[in-house]
Amino acid sequence: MSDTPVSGSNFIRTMIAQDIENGKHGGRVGTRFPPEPNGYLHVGHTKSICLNFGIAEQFGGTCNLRFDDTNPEKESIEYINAIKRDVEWLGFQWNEEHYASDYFGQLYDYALELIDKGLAYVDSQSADDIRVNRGTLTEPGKPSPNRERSVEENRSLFEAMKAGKFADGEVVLRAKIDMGSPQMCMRDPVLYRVRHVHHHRTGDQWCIYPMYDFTHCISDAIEGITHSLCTLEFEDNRVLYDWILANISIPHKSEQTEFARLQLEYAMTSKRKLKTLVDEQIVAGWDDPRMPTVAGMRRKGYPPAAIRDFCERIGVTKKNAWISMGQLEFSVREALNDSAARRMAVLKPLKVKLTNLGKAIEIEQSNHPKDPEMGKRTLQLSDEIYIEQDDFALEPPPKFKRLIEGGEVRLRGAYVIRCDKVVTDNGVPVELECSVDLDTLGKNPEGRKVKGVIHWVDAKTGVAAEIREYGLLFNEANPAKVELEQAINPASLVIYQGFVEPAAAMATPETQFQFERTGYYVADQHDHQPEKPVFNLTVGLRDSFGI
RNA sequence: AGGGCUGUAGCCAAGUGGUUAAGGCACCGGAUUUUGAUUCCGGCAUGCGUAGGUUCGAGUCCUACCAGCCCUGCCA
Repeated sequence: MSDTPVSGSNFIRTMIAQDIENGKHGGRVGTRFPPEPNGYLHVGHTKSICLNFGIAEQFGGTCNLRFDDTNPEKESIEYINAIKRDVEWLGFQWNEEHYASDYFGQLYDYALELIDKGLAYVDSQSADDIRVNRGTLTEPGKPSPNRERSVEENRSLFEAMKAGKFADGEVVLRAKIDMGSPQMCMRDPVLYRVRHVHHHRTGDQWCIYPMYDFTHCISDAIEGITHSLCTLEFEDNRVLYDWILANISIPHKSEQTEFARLQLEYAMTSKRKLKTLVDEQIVAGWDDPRMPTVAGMRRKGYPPAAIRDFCERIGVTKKNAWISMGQLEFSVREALNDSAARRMAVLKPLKVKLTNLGKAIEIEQSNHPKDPEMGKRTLQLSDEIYIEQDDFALEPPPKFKRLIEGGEVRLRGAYVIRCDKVVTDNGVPVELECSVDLDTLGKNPEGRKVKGVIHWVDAKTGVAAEIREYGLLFNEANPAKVELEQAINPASLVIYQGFVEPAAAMATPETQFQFERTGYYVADQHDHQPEKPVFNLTVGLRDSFGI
């Protein structure tokens, strides 16, 4: 693995390459993506998904999908299904599908083993007392009065917990480690709590549920995970992860390595807050195109390849970094520039009469300027068309090279036209009369240069379309810093009633196009129909003029 | 008696004691263009949080300081 591509090099890949070279874990690599099914996947998760699946792929290993479903109060089957759909859509196939809840039996047995070794005890303190006695960051904790219970007593108490003899919160199982540890997670962490709730997979079989710290490391070890990759906030927990695996009789010892989570400007990567946006109907659902969820990005038209490319480009480090939205948009544009067929659409129509065209004509137009394999389609040009309001100006700004009164402009793929007359209503242009230079189809006019090229839609064959322009959902680069209501951009959705050419209208949902000179758009996953087209803005074209 | 981490350009990021500190995004020039897009060419750190030290040689090693993030859920 010495010829690892430089572009994808990061400290984790370097470490794994070394581990393989040293024959660690028998030279095998096993990773896992371990979401909790309590919400939809968001951009932040895509970094972890690409890392875990990418590493397995790169090193000839495997990557499991494992649902960390130890807190039934917040989890549901809806989220499980959504997560699976999103991972597959991103282009990854997991090796094995697991649920932490599948391990509840083994987890219980390992808890018993810790009890038998005198390394765990049942604590009958209240939650408040446990908190107070844990101490603070600068003061050590105080031992629980139940800390020295006998093995036998702990065993029967824990069995009673499992048997439902205790009410929620009445007792917990705690590891017996060190109440004076400077690391808070080592001050006798809770391993099991009592919750008389229905679990989406295990039903009413259990009324005790294991905590993350106890569950995660053991689940990793059971699955033979070699490299357990997680985000920085678990750095402190690593010492506990190692402690648990060292003190139970499990043969495999997984190793945890932490990396910085993705922080994307103008996005929100808190599942709890995203859920609030959905619950309070600030957005139309988890897959609202403004949501930084995988489902939202999909509906907005971001190709999975673009998201993977983005994750590759931003790198993996231990530094808390903020990535600009422009970085993601670059990857989206780059993917779509190659893959999206070109079409024409007018968002803010201005009617233009072509006074000397005569009979409608048909024009062949290639679907992509650089890729002939994408073929051509036929456009009709008749004596009435729509152009973009912004492509005509009564009083043009400097360097304006579109249409002005008495000026000329090229209709994309068609003729050069001259604006002869402007019909205005209260000073705003409502219709143009233009004459066509019939000697300019496929060639430049004689004796003069026409710089501007504008897009158009034929009024006779064009299809009225709803075009949704989704902007930033938040007006704060770090929306988590302020109250949710304050962070919301009230103008995050602008809807245009425009026209698209027939070859755009007839597309199936989720088809991506570049509407020339405007941006990349996608036929809406849910609402698009050929007779009632609905397109969502994916991302605008780079614009160095910026009107 | 606090502990765990992180600082390389506007934003990411490579760099593992040895030419002149990779690359990408953004930005700025210029060429091509029937998309003000794309593409192409060029520019963009005398300096690596700061200050000392070790060394023939330091972004890399040492010391001290500064700044930021995380940890006191029966959440993950």
